[in-house]
Amino acid sequence: MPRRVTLKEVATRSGVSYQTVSKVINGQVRVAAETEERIWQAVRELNYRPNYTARSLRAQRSFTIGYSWRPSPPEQANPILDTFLQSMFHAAEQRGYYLLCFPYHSDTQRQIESYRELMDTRRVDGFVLSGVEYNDPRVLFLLEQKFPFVAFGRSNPELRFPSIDVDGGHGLRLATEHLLAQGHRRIAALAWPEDSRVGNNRMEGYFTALHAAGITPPAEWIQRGEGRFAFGYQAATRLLQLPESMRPTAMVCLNDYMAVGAVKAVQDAGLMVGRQIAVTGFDDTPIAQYLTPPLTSVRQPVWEIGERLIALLLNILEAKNLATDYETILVQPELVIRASSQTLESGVFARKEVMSNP
Amino acid sequence: MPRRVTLKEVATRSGVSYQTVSKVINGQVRVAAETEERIWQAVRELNYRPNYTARSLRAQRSFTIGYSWRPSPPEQANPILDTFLQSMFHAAEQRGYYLLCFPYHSDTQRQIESYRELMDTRRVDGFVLSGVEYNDPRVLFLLEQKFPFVAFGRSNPELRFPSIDVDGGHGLRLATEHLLAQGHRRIAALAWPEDSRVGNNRMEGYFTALHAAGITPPAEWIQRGEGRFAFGYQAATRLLQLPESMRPTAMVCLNDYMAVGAVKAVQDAGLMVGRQIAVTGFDDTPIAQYLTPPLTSVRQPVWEIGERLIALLLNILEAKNLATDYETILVQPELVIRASSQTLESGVFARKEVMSNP
DNA sequence: ACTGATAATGCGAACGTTCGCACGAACGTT
DNA sequence: AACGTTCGTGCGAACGTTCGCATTATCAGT
Repeated sequence: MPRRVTLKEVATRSGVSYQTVSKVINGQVRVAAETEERIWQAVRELNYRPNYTARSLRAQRSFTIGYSWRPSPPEQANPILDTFLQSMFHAAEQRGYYLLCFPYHSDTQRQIESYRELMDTRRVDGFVLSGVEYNDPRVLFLLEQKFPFVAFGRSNPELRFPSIDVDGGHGLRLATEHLLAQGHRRIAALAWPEDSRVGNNRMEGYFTALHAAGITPPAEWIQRGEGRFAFGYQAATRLLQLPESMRPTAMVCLNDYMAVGAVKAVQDAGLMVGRQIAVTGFDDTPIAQYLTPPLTSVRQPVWEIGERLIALLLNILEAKNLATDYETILVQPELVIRASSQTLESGVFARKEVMSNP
Repeated sequence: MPRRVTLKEVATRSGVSYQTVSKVINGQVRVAAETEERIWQAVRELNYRPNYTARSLRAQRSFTIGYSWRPSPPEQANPILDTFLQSMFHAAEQRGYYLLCFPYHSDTQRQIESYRELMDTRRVDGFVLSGVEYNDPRVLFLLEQKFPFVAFGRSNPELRFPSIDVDGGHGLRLATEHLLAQGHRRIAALAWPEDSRVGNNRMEGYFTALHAAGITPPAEWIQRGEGRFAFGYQAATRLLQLPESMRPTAMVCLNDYMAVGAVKAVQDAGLMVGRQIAVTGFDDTPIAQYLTPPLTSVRQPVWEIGERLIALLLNILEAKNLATDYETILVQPELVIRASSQTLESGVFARKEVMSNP
């Protein structure tokens, strides 16, 4: 363990008081050019860096941001985690901050306790939340405590806090419109339960697009369940058993896992995905492009979201932007079109393109 | 932002000096039962928690561990990241520590600078490294600086430091032996370049297993390249074009992405994976089980590794276990057998099982 | 009744910064 | 020549802990 260098040592070596060294380093005072040079030289020679702990004790700030997230089950990896984290780390580091990551606890009491601990011990200056739901206990707690935070995702409309969210409705609308353009008319949806805020936002785009095309989807087309492979498989199987007249020729799915399950079900039923039945996903899971056929999916601008969340939080912490109205900032996803959503009629099959957001 | 509660306020309220409160809270002194009760009551009423920054300034420790990792490219997610991080967060929190995560910089100078910054400002007490390679600059730097760290992965044999690694050789040996047991004799390998330490460890198992079966693989069977879908596809295509007499009937791959590429190439060549050609992967990427056919793969005990790394580092930091010999701790992976590695001869096709490590 | 141990609590200092104010010297102004 | 200004630097205090030692009160033993 290397020896620690303090202000006092730099001061001794350059022959001034340690307070003067501090001021020179922070550019808070003008001293004789010669003195300044001596100080900087001592700093260089000793390789001095201000002790972060002492600095934050004095400043009453930790220059640290807390972040915790719900882990994905092992058989269903979070496709955006790595990018999201790195984008935040970069944005934070550029402004002298770091992220303190802490474990997720499924028990609500225990979870709030984690946040409280980090707040009360002054270990972090603010939090980033993700996966926000209706009446999210973390949101309610932090609002009540008036502790700074930003969120990836919205909650109840009446809860006002700084947040950024993907316009999931727009994403699903792009997917649905794309299928309509391919000639599909009977388009089903594999969705989450109605208590899912994210799910409801996304479904709006489905309804909007169908409505604009003069189509009213019957209840049977809306399959709701857990967003996993198994549910996708079951739901698609049910859809394929509907009577000919209302059997869908396309399915939009609220995430890629359901889509992969649906693809499998279609194939097991002896049909060809992309020819007889079109399927779209959501998230653009990395491996989705390597499936057979490659999966059409909606991609979120994850890096941008991470960067902007951090910028938003730091602006609040540094009070450059204190009491603005906290509207949710919506960012637009893009549709990545691959073979799973082509049809015989369309002619294109192996073509691959990206339909950008407006 | 809630008001901060300090020792002094607790002291005022319970009528003793603040130093006494500190000692009582830390159990360092015995006081009259009645006084103690008054103090604890004040602590409860004010919801006092010791300021972490002040505590670490005094203790000259940050109770924080630094971790940074090389991000996976967006089209190729890291399958174990989420679990690995959560396992470390949990293990650390239980002992009063947290992880400070910082960005990865591909430029070596810049990267070392990140580590140096966190060390010299005393923001962290130690580091966790992952993805360690031969002559890893981080390892060399931290060893030279004598700064505490533990690593997931080995480096050069002569560099001694506390580390845990998966016995990748054992994993590949399990895969190869499994294929041999299915009746395969011509088994190719999709590997990384020879400067990959992890790759070389894994390949040892391949050679060991083949050698034990009296087989000497010709050079053509060993395909080396980047561990990605595209390379897997190309390499498998080349292998299938070998003359009949030496054309492999099975391929072990050093990761799942290459395996998925190989599967695709085999299918595009009009052959059936699991019937005419067997393929195995490595990492047990979540979506691997949903592929057609589901992929046989080698699974690492990620949670255990994360927990043990943190325990190892904290023991070193708390000097319970200072100067032991730093042997690399090897943990055993397991082979998850699915349909991609069955053959016609074997009869079993849809069976799914886990072959545990010894 | 005096000594010496033990128990209960207080006090000062220190960890390494940053910040506000004070102080002396040099200088120009009246 | 006396007086304000400006410049360059030093000093003391504070952030909230913990730690060692000092101090007082309590009590048993001679």
